[in-house]
Formats: sequence, C-alpha cells, structure tokens
Amino acid sequence: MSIKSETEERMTSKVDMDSPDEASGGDLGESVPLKKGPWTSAEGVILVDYVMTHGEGNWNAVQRHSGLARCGKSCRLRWANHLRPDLKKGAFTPEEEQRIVELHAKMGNKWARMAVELPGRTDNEIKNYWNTRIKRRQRAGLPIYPADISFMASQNKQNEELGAFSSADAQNPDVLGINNFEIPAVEFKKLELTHLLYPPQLADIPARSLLNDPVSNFLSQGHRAPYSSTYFLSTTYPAKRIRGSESVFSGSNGDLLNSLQYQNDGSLLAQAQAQPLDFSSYNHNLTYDDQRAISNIVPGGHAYLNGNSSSEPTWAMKLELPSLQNQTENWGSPHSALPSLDSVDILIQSPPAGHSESGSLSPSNSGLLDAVLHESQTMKASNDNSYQGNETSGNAVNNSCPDLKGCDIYGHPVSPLSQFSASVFSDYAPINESSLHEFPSMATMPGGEIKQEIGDLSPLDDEDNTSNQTIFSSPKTQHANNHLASKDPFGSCFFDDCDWDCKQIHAVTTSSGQANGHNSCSWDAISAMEATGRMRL
DNA sequence: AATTACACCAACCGCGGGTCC
DNA sequence: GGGACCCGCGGTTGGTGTAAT
Repeated sequence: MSIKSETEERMTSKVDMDSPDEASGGDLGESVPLKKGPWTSAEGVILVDYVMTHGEGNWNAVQRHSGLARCGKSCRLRWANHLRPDLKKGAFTPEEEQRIVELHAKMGNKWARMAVELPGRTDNEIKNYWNTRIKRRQRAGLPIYPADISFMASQNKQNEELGAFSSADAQNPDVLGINNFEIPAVEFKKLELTHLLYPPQLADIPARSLLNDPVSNFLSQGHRAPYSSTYFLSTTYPAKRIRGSESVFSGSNGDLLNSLQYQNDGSLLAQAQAQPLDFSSYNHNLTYDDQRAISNIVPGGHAYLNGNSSSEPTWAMKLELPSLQNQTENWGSPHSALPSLDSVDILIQSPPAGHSESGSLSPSNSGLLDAVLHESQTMKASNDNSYQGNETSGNAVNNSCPDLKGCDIYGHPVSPLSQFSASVFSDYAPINESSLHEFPSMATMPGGEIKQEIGDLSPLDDEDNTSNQTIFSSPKTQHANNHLASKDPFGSCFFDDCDWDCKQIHAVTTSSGQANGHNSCSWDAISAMEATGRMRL
C-alpha cells in the first residue's frame, strides 16, 4: 500500500519552479518556490483541510493561508479531480461509457459539461477516457461513434455548422436556470423514431470493460455513488465564492453538515462543495481488493448523503447563469469549433433546407432573446423526451430522412438512448447519400450489421440509488462508513502511506470542526480497516 | 527475460471569460 | 474603460503499469 506513496515521494522530490503563468498571479509574491508534479498525500491533507476551513475558491490564497507550496491552479485541479468528496472513482461503468459517447456526440469536446452529466466524474477523467477511446478505435479502424450515435453526432455537427444552438445547452436546464419556464415543446419529438431504428447499442466498450473487470462489475452492480445530476454541480458550474469574502462558511465546519440542502428524495441539492466533509468517495488509490473489502464492510457508503436537512446553506452562494461562451460559439460562427473528431467522424452534409420548418425560433437569425427562447424550447422538448416515460410523438416521422419514412414509431418502448437521441436531434435531420455510405445501412441496423460491442446490460437506475445510500446511521458507524467507503479522500493516506501519520490526519480533520461526528477521520474507521487487513497501523 | 506498444492517469499549460477595483 | 486578478476549460505532455511480442 505504501509503495505508491513512496514512489510518489521520490517522484515529487524534484521540485520545479512554478510556471510564469501562476507566478504572475499576484498573490504569490512571496517567492516561495512552488512545487510541481504529483501531489503527495500530505499535500492533499493540507489542501483538504484548507478547503474544509475556507471552502472552495480563492485558490491562490491556499498557498498564503496553508503554506502549501502549490499554485492555486494546481490546488483547484487537485481538489476537483481527486480530493473532492463527491468523486466517483474507478472504471467507468458501461452505462457511463455509453453516456460519454452520447454526450460527446452532442457536445463535442465539452468535457466539463459532459462531467456535469456524469455525476462523480471529472472532466479530466472523461477527457482521458475519450482520448484513449479515440486512439483505440482509430487503430482498429472503427468509427468513433457507433452508427446510431454517429448519426446523432453528425446532426449535432450540422447544427453547429448552421449556427444553431448547441443542443447541449438545451440539455442542461439546471445550467440555464430557466427550467421553470413554460415554453411549448415544439421540436425533437419526431426524431424519436431513432429508437426504432437503432436499438440501444452500447458504444464501444474498452476491452477492460468487456473483460470481467471487477471494478466495473462492482460498480455496475449498483454500487454507485448516490448522486444525481440534479444536484451534482461539480466544479464546472460551482457556486462561486463571492469575491472578497474570506470564507464562504459562516460557522464552524460542523455547520457545513447542517447546511446541506436536500431535495425531497434525499438527494443533495446544494453543490458538492457544500459537503466538503464527506470523504466517502475517495478510493482513488485503492486496489480492487481494497475496494472489495471495503464494499463488504460498507456497501454503498455515502451514508450521510441521505441525511435530511432543510436548512439553507450558510455559505455565501452566488447563483449565476452559465457563461454564454459556448452559446455564442454556436450562434455566431458558422465555422465554430467542431468536435475534434472531424477527420474521422462520419459527417452528414445536409442542406440547411427545412431548418426552420418547425417554426421554432432559430438563433441563427435572431438575437439573444430569441436564442434564449429557442434554447428554452429545446430544453423543454428534451426534458419531455428524456429518459422518463415513453411519451411518443404524434408527428414523429422525419420527412427529411427518406430512409426513415414510414417507420412506425408509435407504441414502441423508448430506450433511454433513443430518448436521448430524440432530444438532441433538431427538427432538421436530413441525411444524404454520403453519410449513408458511411453508415451501415439503416435498414439493416437493427438486425445486426452493427457490431454489438457489449452484451446485456443491467442499466442502473439512477433514481434508485437511494437504496445504497444510508447504510449506517449511528455516528459511530457512520464514521466507518464515511471513511471506509470506497471513496475516501483520506484513503490515500490510509492506504498509501499510513506511515505518514494517521494521527495527523485525525488531528487535521477533527480540528476542523466536525464536532458532530460526521466525517471525522475516526479511529473507529482506522480500526475497522485494520480488522480487514487492508490497512496497517 | 527483455523489449515494445499501448492504456491509463495525473498534472501542466495556455487561453479566455468574468469580476473587481 | 482598462488593468489586475481569479477561475475554469480544453489541449497536451509525461510517467507508470501492463499486455503483447
């Protein structure tokens, strides 16, 4: 267990100077040489302690306040990608992998936004996964997207080329914060026919997932973090600290636990940063054996996520609309950045004719307000089509797609993928011969020309995660739960370099105000780990 | 056993947007 | 209005582990 940390220490013994970029940040004028390279567990603990005390944000102040010789950017990255308590580590599940493919098809390389759709996953993880996947598929001579999703992707590309809205934005009402608007859904439904033509095939699944990957299996068997995208805001759209406020926390860290906001279903409504004391999601450095052992002890973990508190967050939260950066990219430039897969992706070059035939507002020829309205419509439509229910459309035949004419789309079960596909398709979905050339014949798709890359799935019900949430309720067992769960930010300390100083960790965590017993780095937990043989003291 | 190729991961870098002063 | 600062995103690089040869 400690091998990695020792290696890590050796690696990080080489200390580089900070980049000019960060050095120009202003607050770092103390000329303290900033360290680069891999983080040590000790640094991680310092950072965790800092965040627990001061909250997220103001990263450049970390060095100032904690003495951590890391630039703010590095701190933010470390926190966001590794130390954040809501991270879901381990291999992507097949469902997640498919979701990534879908998301990429509609969003392109918008990793952060994809991460919002994949609770517990970071943009970096997704990006790494995708890049690896691309390489693998290119080497294998496979298209980047499976046929069904490829079609979707091409549509998305087409939309972009037409200066249309990014459907990605429309897919994210939380981001827009206007999901309460009553705007008639006027689009997309006709495209539900896709689910008839393309049974939900898994996108390509890496070899490790096709194998009997214990981690994947573990995760796919329902051991998932009980997060839903409704509350998982990730670091992509965090509620920022109000500039100038020294701390976002009004009280002790104990208050933090009470300041979490939950929805009726028990899911956490407030931002992930509101729960900096839940370290139950850190299994980054655990081996599978570790995870298995832990899962045997504490199935599910995340005990206190299922808590119930209606109190308002006490930290300063600034609600903000999303940046229009992406929208404007899509609206303004007909040559806006395309998914980076252009060279290999299958593209559909279709005429813009019929673009506006739905009667929906088109941002391509209107101003911001129209754009917002358009997006609202899109959003509403996508909401109507997304995942729940088998609502079908009365006007679902896409006349612009000859191959799809006449498809009876009524009364068929709607797969999540298809629902998704429908939601991301716009009303213009023409397809030309070149694209059909590239695709396997649509007529043959359902039958099996498409390589079925993975067998039966057991789709996980994100809505049903609550069953895994509360396992232990007593404070004492909750200690163990929080820290023995497979995602424990202190796991790296426990498992990597326990020799470092568990007592120090304990001191750090308990001194940070977790008086209510939640999330403190309990010796109960350590003892429990010791009992499993997964930890040495 | 040694070498190579690949997969995976963590971290850095540059850039641009937003906010504050 | 403009500069400074902060933050986040996407691209890229480099290290490590592992399977294949």
